[in-house]
Amino acid sequence: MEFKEAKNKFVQTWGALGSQWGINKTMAQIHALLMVSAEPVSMEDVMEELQISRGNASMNLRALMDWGIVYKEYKAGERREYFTAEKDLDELAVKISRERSKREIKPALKVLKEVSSIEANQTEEEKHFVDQTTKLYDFVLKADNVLDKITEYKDNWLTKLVVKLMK
Amino acid sequence: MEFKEAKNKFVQTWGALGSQWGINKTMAQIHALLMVSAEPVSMEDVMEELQISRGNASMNLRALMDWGIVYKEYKAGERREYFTAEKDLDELAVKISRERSKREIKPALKVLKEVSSIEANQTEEEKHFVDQTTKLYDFVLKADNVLDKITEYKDNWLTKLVVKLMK
DNA sequence: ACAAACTTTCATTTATTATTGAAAGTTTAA
DNA sequence: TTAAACTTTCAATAATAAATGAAAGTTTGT
Repeated sequence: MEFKEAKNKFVQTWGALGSQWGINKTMAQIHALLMVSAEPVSMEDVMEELQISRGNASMNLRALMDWGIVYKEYKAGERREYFTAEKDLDELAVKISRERSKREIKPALKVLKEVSSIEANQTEEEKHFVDQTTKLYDFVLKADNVLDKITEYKDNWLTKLVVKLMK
Repeated sequence: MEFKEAKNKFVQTWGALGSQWGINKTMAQIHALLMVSAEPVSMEDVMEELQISRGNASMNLRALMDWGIVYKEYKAGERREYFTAEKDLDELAVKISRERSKREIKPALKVLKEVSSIEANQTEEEKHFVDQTTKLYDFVLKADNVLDKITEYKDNWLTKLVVKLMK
């Protein structure tokens, strides 16, 4: 396999993976492209390499910056904006996990707390509902806290976690 | 908030969460419904409660069974099939994580290995590509192994993990 | 203040994904 | 073996999500 082919395969695969994880394909592809680019990349470059429209490139680059995993860069004496991806994988994992927690887990927790707090009356049905949603609340809360804890380490948390787990 | 409202809110929220995680809405809603049902639920019940067609119910119940998080049950003397969800949350987490690893992480690893193995020639560009995809491969492999390790505990892995992390 | 160089927005179009429902398939009991 | 009771399949349709591209917006140099 030669370079161009490998690069393309990587971008495609990363894109497909993204859609399975609730991130749109183009956004994931742009991220993949930036990750493996040694040099900052312009919007024109992105459009060219992925064969997408200007609007699409603009919106998805913006979304990536909102996630905090892509940065703008300016080259001296050039008007045009360039982009680079967060390449440190620990940092990347931390940011993604923080963002998903904020966007998805926290709101879900809020609902779980609400619905598990209804006055359970006599019926078995309602008791079971309250019981199950309460357990779910506790579980998700704990999992979210663990994630937070893990990512607090920031540097090499994965390695450190491996070490802890092996002990 | 009264029971019916709470139940509905829970099912809707769980469904929305599902679609953000690459699981389709109906599948997640059915799972939610079964999770909080004290009694086994028939396909008719599912169709009725979620207002969906027979085909849709059938296909998504099948998918949930393929994931190993919903089971068929037979009531003595009845032709009709009933369904229950895995209600143990540790078990649920283990099954979901195993399935996603198998379906998504393993294939991605295969591609990462492939593309990181190209013959990097002279250019900076190609060196950077190989370097970055190799790091990614190592990272994902390690993360996948940690997940595996964690879920081996099976009983209360989350609690045990919390304990380890606090030490 | 102007205009060139560039980016963003958003109504419309296109592509993707999920749902329906009727026909085909299966199982069980008599 | 037949038919009732139920489930599955899948081509057609509907719903949802993403992409386009032209117009509007912004920034910078002169």
